Amino acid sequence: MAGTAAATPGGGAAARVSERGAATRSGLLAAAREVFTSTGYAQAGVTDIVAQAGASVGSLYHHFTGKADLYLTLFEEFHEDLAEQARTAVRAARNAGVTDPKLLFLAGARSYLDGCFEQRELSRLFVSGDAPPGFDVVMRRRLREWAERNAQFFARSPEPVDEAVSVVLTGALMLTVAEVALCEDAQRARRLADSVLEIMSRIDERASG
Amino acid sequence: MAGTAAATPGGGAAARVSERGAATRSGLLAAAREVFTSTGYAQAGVTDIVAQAGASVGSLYHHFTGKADLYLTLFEEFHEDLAEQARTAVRAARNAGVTDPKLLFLAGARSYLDGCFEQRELSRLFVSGDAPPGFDVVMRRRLREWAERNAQFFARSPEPVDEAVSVVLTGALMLTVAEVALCEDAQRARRLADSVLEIMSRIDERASG
DNA sequence: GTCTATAGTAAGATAGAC
DNA sequence: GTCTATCTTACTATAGAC
Repeated sequence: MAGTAAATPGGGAAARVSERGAATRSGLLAAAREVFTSTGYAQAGVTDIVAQAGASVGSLYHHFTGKADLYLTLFEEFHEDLAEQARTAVRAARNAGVTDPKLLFLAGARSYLDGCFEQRELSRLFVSGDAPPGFDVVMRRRLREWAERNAQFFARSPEPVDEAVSVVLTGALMLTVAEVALCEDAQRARRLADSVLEIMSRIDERASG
Repeated sequence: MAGTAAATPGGGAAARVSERGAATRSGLLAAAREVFTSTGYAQAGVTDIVAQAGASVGSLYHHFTGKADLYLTLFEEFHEDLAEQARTAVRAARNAGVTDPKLLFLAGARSYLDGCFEQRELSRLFVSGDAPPGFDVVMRRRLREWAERNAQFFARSPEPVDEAVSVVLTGALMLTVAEVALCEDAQRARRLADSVLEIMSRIDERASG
């Protein structure tokens, strides 16, 4: 009730977007995460989600456009978290004295894969294939954007990295994310990630003639 | 089931599965291909498909389990065609005197990508993301099986190829298929495919230490 | 902003006659 | 095997009180 009746014009402590609204929104997201990861996307009903959140259908449609929007938002947050984590890892490596662009890229990619393993349940949801139609394209695009931005590290000259290299790196990363997310054995996942990163690190040398 | 009433035990001209049934089935598949590629999967209604096929909803559900089954069957046939084509290409290369396993693998991969470009419309449908839930997992698995079988070429010794190599190759191939299918410019697609194949060809050397 | 309750709608799936 | 007509399900959307 922060905004509707009491206008609080004088710049009081009350935020413009009521914190109650924000709480409802994040509650819905948390509930969606819970329900989606346990029962799957298709199986989950919007009613289940609002029940879990202790909210209502009306609220859900106030904050989101629907079930798919909830799922997409969950993914965007997930991806943004990992990307931020990766950026931090790269910074840390650089501060530690690493200058080889290849190694910096690998630090980021490794951080991303680590994040996927740590948040295995959520990762699994996203690679399970049980998603709103067209989601895999969204994921593909995000990952490709990420890899492309990071692959700039590879290019010594200012010209952008070869597209083929970018495609190979992204494709490999994509499938590795899936494998790591689905992998039960932590050691095996780590080993796979390491091997893939090692292979990736040898890819730039001499592109197509 | 022509067999239900008339058992035709003597091996008469009548096929076991009535050719009328087979015709209906393939007509349905052709119609589905038509409708899916033009209006997309989600948008397409089963009624549109049966209309296009000059058949009925009941018939559709007699031959398939539903709309998704139609889509999946279309993909399985598509993939099997390309795989067969690839096998032929490998055989041809071998008969032409090629013995380097790396080159044989590349011949197959190239043939697969060529097929995707030739059947661009269908390929696009499969990489568009407009598919029944879970389809991307099916595609991932098929492609991975294919690449794994073919990556055996890489291994000189009888032991199977490193999993990481397989993941990298498959992932790269997957995304390349998507890029090639979506590419309007034939030359550009060909160039991309070539570059990727070239990169792939240099991947086996010295796996993880 | 949030809630309950209800209606709309679309499309996939099924039943049962022919 | 094929057909028509019907059913069901679940997401989507809205109305109106608090």
